Amino acid sequence: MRVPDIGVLAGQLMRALQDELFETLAEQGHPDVRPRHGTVLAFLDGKGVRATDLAARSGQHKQIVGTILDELVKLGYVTREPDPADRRAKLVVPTERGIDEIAKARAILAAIEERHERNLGAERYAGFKEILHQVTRDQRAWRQAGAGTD
Amino acid sequence: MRVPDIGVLAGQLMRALQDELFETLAEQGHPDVRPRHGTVLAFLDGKGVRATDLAARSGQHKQIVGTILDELVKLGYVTREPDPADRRAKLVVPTERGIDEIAKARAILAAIEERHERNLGAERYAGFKEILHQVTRDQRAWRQAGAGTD
DNA sequence: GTTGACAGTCAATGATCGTGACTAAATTGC
DNA sequence: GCAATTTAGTCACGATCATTGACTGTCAAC
Repeated sequence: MRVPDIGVLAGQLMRALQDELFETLAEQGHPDVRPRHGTVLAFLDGKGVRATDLAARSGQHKQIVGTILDELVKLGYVTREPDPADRRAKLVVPTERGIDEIAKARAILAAIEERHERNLGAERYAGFKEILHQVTRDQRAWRQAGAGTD
Repeated sequence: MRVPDIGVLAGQLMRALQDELFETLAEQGHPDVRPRHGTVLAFLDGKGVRATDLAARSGQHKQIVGTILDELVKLGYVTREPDPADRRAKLVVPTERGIDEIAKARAILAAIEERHERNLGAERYAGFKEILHQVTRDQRAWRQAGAGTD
């Protein structure tokens, strides 16, 4: 078969990573988190983050983040605390369970990356990840760069 | 912000590539093809391919491929011809319009990759893509490799 | 205190994916 | 030939995910 293009590769890779992450997470006591939850949980910290920040960081619409947070609250992963600095806003704070999930998810991802490091050599993998980061940044900049030409 | 993990990067990259590809495609006369159509169109050839083959190659379930083909037929991108070798099967053959779409999509992707080549240097980009291919293959092999450990 | 901007929510729709059951044709074995 | 099994494709259903527009309450600037 012809070598797949970068888009197909990125899609297949993401899908395969998701499969391993959420299946392993389920085995480790978090069977009810789904991929979309991860896009929000990944950006939490102990101090609390505003929902709008989460939307901006994850690149999702704030409506989606809202429903994701509803589910996470229901599942006991986060709570919504009032923001003392702004009565409109609410701070999203992870619970014990949420903190556990975040830690486990990071550990699983780290283990996956370690596996690829072993397969490729630490140096090659580090170089790969750096370029992946850069290509992603460049590609995401496309819209700002040349999209006005419509 | 912390360096994103490989999963977040893969997802962001895929999404950004998709945005550019389908927006450009829309400008070039194909406003009604959506990402899921691409996963099937990418695997067509002039001689005709059976739907089951498309499902296997694209990694999608045959039911999904079926509905995608329904849409593509309706949009005038492919036709279903009877397979002379097997009366159960139907060969999916691209129309003129389908061939045009495939060519344009490949050209757009090639242009994107060329842009990244220019940014990174041809050699680094080639190395990157090769490793991306390998990592994707390894990651997709995870299920077969160690999934029985449940 | 009125105006405009922002945080978050409600509501509705469309797009996408996954599973099980089904029909028809090919293949195998007798 | 003819029954049993496999394979190609479809039908039907439900779950998940993303996009859009409108709305309430609060902040900030004047």
